[in-house]
Amino acid sequence: MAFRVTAFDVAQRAGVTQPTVSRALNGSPKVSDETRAKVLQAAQELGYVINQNATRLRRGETMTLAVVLIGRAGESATETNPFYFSLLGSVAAAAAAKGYNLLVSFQDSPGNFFGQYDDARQADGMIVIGTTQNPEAWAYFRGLDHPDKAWVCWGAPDDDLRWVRSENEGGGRIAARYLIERGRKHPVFIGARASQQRQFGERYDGFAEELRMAGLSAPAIEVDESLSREEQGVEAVRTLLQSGQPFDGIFAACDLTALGVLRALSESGISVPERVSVIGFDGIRAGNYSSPPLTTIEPDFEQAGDLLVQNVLNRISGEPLTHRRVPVQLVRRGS
Amino acid sequence: MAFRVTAFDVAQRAGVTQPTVSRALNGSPKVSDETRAKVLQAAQELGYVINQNATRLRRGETMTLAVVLIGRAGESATETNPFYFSLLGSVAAAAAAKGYNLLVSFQDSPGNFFGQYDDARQADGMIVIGTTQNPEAWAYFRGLDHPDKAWVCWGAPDDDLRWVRSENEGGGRIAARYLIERGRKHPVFIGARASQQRQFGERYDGFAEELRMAGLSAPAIEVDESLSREEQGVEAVRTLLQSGQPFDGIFAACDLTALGVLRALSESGISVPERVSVIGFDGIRAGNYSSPPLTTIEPDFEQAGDLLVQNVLNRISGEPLTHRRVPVQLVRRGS
DNA sequence: ATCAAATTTGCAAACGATTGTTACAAATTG
DNA sequence: CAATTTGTAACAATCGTTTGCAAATTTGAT
Repeated sequence: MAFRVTAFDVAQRAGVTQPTVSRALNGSPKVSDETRAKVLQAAQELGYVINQNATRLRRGETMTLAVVLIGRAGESATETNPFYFSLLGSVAAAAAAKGYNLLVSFQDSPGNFFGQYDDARQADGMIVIGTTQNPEAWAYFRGLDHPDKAWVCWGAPDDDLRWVRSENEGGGRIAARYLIERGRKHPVFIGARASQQRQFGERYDGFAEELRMAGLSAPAIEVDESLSREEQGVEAVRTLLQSGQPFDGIFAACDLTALGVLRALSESGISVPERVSVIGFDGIRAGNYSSPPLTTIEPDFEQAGDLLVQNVLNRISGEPLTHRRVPVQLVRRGS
Repeated sequence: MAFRVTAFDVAQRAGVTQPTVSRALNGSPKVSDETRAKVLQAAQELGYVINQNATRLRRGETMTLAVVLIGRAGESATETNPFYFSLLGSVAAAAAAKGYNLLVSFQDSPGNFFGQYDDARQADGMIVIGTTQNPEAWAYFRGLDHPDKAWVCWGAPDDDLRWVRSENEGGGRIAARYLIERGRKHPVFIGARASQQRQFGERYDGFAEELRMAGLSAPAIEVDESLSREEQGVEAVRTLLQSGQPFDGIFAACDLTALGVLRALSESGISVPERVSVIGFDGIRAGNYSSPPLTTIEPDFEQAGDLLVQNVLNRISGEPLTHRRVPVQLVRRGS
């Protein structure tokens, strides 16, 4: 281990005491400019770097946020829906902007996250990114609604958790208008609307409402939650075709499902967008590369990161949660 | 702040001294079973959770690894090549298996990473995942070859850094055999082979060597590194078509480029895989959803994470680097 | 019963910072 | 010029652990 310079060493060289070094470096007003200059120079000369662990121990805060990605059971980190990685990237940017470090962890079951991060003083707060609808995973957090616990989540199945979400209902409306605008008369929703996935339900609600206003009905194909998102899309198209039900537009609850839909349609010889229009939700990168490229509703990732971080910081300081809806936008591509 | 239980509180309740609590909980052999049981129970009853910061301060180690994703300049975190997210996920899994925490950061310029993480005792070592070929970003690490500095990187443009990489040459050979096996007579390589991207060069070398053994030549289309990976593919196909050069197989240096190739071919009315076979490298998820789905060479992500973590841990303990090549595998899809 | 060798436990000193209180000098006031 | 205020830096305590060393206890052999 390399020789380590402490504040004490700096103090010696500057001819002051160690606490004065601390004050000088932290910009305390009760240290003269002259002394501060001496300290700064000594620190510079010795290559002093503060030991964050000492600061953290003393201050009782870590300037670190933990991000936990709760995957679907049995899903490896590499199989995670890429949407969540985009979210992670945004959170990282937002946290960095506020001077916070980010501790990340992938988990497929809840476990004692707080014991590990919050209680152990490894993080001041936690952002839970839930890619699962497994109620057990969330039950843990539901039991953790202690006012002192600073956490916020994305993807919670229920309203009684501290969530940040997309403007799902508005997104659903946009999707409906997109299909209407393209002259579709038989739009269908595909997704686990009635499942634990609260966000999907919201998307459907906005979608159905807007269609209703245009005098159209909004049938939904329920899917098996045990399948992967993509397979859900493939499966739903199969169901749709077998039912003989007419359809010329599809709004998929998420992009992965939409990609499955695209593939299934292609394999059934149904051309997109000629015979059927397809629109997804999430704005994942893979949507750029499908054939045809996937039209989708994309949340503002930057704001998503900001809101997640801002809200958890609010929890830490005891302030109420701020706005929690992330605006979405139509991304017109080829489907 | 909630009331916090310390080892001292546990000691009081168990009727022993605090250091004994520490010993009992850390599994020291010099504590009787009876005492240990008492301590364990008291800790349980009080809901004791150790304060990691105190441990870290005292021990001088953090049990934390920092992962820095160096993006292409101006690239936001959400625009990062998804391959690196898969890598991140694998690293997270490997680190967790070894009991290490992961501190992640996205950066688009080198900056003083070590001052921030290593020197400040926030991490014991660092894994640099470089998505950029910008020599300046890497120059920083080249200047940091101090024996005490524990870091390892993925994606380094040069051999003189502490890298872990895919078996690129072997992958290139596999790609060549794939095209040969499909009867292709005019295979072409597309990618920034001669640029700073060392890995691409290795892929080409293996590819060219294998083709040579089959009596075929291996022309390469150089691309403009300032373009996005996907645009590089689009651009290269354009160049290829304009040149009038015959081609019936394409090996793209990475999947994103391959997806660009696929799109460009599709837009030019050239059918894949009928007229041209395309194979990529990386195994990104988006390749599943392209049309046709992209055949590719996929590194073993799990091993990639393991090797990165293992090697940086070796650096920490002063041991030499272990094996640093990640095996790859052909993933046959539809292109 | 006696004593040396093992076991266990306690004591006290770190680890490297932050921060409330105190002490001193210089500056201000009457 | 004495009395009071202000600015600056020192002192000392503290955050919650780990760990070397000494002390106390138990064990086992004589």
